[in-house]
Amino acid sequence: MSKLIQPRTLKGFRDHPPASMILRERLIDTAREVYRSFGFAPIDTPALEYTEVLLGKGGDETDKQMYRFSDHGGRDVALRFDLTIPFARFAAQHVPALGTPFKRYHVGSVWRGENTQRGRYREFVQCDFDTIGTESPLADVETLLVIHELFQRLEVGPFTIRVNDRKILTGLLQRLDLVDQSVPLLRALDKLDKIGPDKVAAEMQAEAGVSAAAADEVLALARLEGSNQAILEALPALVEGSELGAQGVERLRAVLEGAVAGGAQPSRLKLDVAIARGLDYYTGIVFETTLDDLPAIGSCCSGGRYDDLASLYTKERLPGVGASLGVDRLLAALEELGRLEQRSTPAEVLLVRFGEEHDGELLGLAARLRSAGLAVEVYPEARKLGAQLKFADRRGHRLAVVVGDAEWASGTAQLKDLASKESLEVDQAELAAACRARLGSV
RNA sequence: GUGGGCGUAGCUCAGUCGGUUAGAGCGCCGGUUUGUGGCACCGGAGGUCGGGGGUUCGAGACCCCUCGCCCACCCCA
Repeated sequence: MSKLIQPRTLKGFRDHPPASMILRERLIDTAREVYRSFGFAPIDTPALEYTEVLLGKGGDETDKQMYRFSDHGGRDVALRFDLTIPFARFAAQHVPALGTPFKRYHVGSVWRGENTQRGRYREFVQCDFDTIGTESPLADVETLLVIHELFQRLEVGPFTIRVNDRKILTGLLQRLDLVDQSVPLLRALDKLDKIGPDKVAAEMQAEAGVSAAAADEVLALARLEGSNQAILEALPALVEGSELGAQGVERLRAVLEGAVAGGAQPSRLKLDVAIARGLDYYTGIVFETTLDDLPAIGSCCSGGRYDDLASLYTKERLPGVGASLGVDRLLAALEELGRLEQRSTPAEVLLVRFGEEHDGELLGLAARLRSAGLAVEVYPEARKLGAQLKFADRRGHRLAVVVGDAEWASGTAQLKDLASKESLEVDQAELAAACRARLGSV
């Protein structure tokens, strides 16, 4: 006898049983509905790309984290580590035919060879949406509205979209003549509410080589407090003399006001000047969305504006703005918060089976329920009724339909509500409507 | 990639200074109840103690390596 292969999965790669997958699909379905309702159109791209297409735009870190290898033809290839870079390539190839502005959404797995942690995996699903070919603030506003609507619809509890504009940071650095050190400075600033201002200042001096006084000036941002409005009023002084900085402040003001006018709850939008974001391609507005009850797990939906994303692939300028929903991280957060109702079957209704005599009629009944829009499973064996009801309950079916000799004779069915234990006798002709009423009332 | 913590039944975990056939609760299967589930009672299945090597008369326990999970750094969804 040959030795068994140990069933196992790679670190950071996970299986998804039904109870998990049903939730994932529901979340993704909601994202699709919201994106589509704003006019974003679906696209897909290959998981595998030429390495040269993926390299270079995200910075050294992402390059290191890429799954990269030679294919059978000796080509240097890699698995995508996000959906934005492949979209830039896609846009360079197809936008001439598609026209701009172009709005797309894209649901797919991405891969990063980094260490795993709670809410961090090596394979995870993102739901991206982006608008390219326009610099209109309306596109920025819409991006915020989509996130707002999405998190509202997902019923994740209280959340906060933290918003900033990179131009403000750049403007400040211009005024202080520190533009050359912007990458390490912003990286340090981004850690503000994690490690505190003292450590940020220390890191700025160590990593960016700036003076204590300069670090303190950058941290003047962090001392801004109060309402979005109050911060907006204080910002111009900090970026004085920088055209870019002034633009950033005005843009941010317009976008925040626009989002509120567009229906976003003001309390959900928080101007946070410490948000910088690591991916080097952001040039304008940036944002991160966290759950108020579990901010530590990190951002579940982030993005921003980039004004030259496709420049590696085309001479045509393609500015854009978009964001990415991290499905796996959001689910990890919701699970930890115990906010998920798990169910292991998509079928609301289970039809009990007593024996083979009435199989034809039983299947016919199931077919009628399905054509009425219900998801129906027929139990395949003739086990004891109690066992079948127990099965239905454990599996998560909400209704059981019991039809035995007596019911077949009278053309009726017994409809059981598994949760309330109530049971009622209905005409088979009325069964679908009765199921609907029952399910709708829950 | 760096540093720390942890891996015992499907799940949550006991397991004393190293000592004989490795335990509990929950879950699962069966029965009490061959057309009425969640409760109760009775019974049952299920463990290479993550894996490999070493120390020892003897290892779940001690040492080394390895794999995995968790936490921090880094970075990010």
